[in-house]
Amino acid sequence: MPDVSAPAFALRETLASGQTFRWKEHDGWCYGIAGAAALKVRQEGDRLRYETSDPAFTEAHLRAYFALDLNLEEILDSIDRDIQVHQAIARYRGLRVLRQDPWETLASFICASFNNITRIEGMIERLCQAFGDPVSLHGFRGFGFPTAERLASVSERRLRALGLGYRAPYLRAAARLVADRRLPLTHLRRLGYEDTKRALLACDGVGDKVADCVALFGFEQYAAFPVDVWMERAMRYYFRHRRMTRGRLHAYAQRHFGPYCGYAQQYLYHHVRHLRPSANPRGECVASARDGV
DNA sequence: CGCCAGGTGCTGA
DNA sequence: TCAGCACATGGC
Repeated sequence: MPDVSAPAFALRETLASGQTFRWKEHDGWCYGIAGAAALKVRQEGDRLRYETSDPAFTEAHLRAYFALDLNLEEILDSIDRDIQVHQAIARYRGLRVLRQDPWETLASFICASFNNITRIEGMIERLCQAFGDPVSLHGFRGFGFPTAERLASVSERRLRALGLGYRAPYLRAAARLVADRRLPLTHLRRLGYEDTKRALLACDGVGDKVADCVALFGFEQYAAFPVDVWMERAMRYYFRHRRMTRGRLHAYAQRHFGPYCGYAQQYLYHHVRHLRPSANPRGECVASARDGV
């Protein structure tokens, strides 16, 4: 079974940090699908052991998907600007921002708006079962993510039947934009953050937050800083008595954390979602002094 | 049951 | 520019 070097990587935190919705854990292994390749991955110390159903999926692809080529220590040093993010880094060091397929990321985060993660996972799973190509690896059976061309040909009614609700027409319209190249995702790879985001905003149902998620998780745009309700809670730490709008939080974060603020966002998001739920139903008590560092 | 969820688009000041 | 509102659905 092949393995790759992955020093100080946090596989399970990475896959459970809300940036990807299709990985499952079973018997100590993580099962997922990247492109047409079913993957079975597990971390053993500083190595990542894996198997794949697709011979064309190489070690280089695995390293790219998990962004193992990026110098994480340098990135974390650059965003380690205050006690709150310092604590998040201390707890979840090794969490990385994945490099996911742009179309899958766009479609997934259109589904993610005003929604909860459990239901997002269900919606995407049903989409893949209905319109994706089957893949299997040993006992694991799954489906590739449906292409834009395939989803462009599906009726809104069918998407609603999968539980997508009012997002159904948004997804269908985005699939059409991508399928007939009015939104050329391949071309966007060569653009910077602002241009990438502007292009994504052309999709109905894609606003600032979703565009930032797609730029960050699908286009390696680490200057993106998605602000959802959880990030509003985390950002209260910096805006104690100031009026907050998502636009202000976004601008502040870019100044405060710099060009890798997207990484800061991912650590803070994961962190605030794991604060003591009983004592802290809305995750409001962030970085209190006695939490230690 | 009510509240909430990785928000967005539209409307009216 | 910004607040207020509707929007589908299901987990908890």
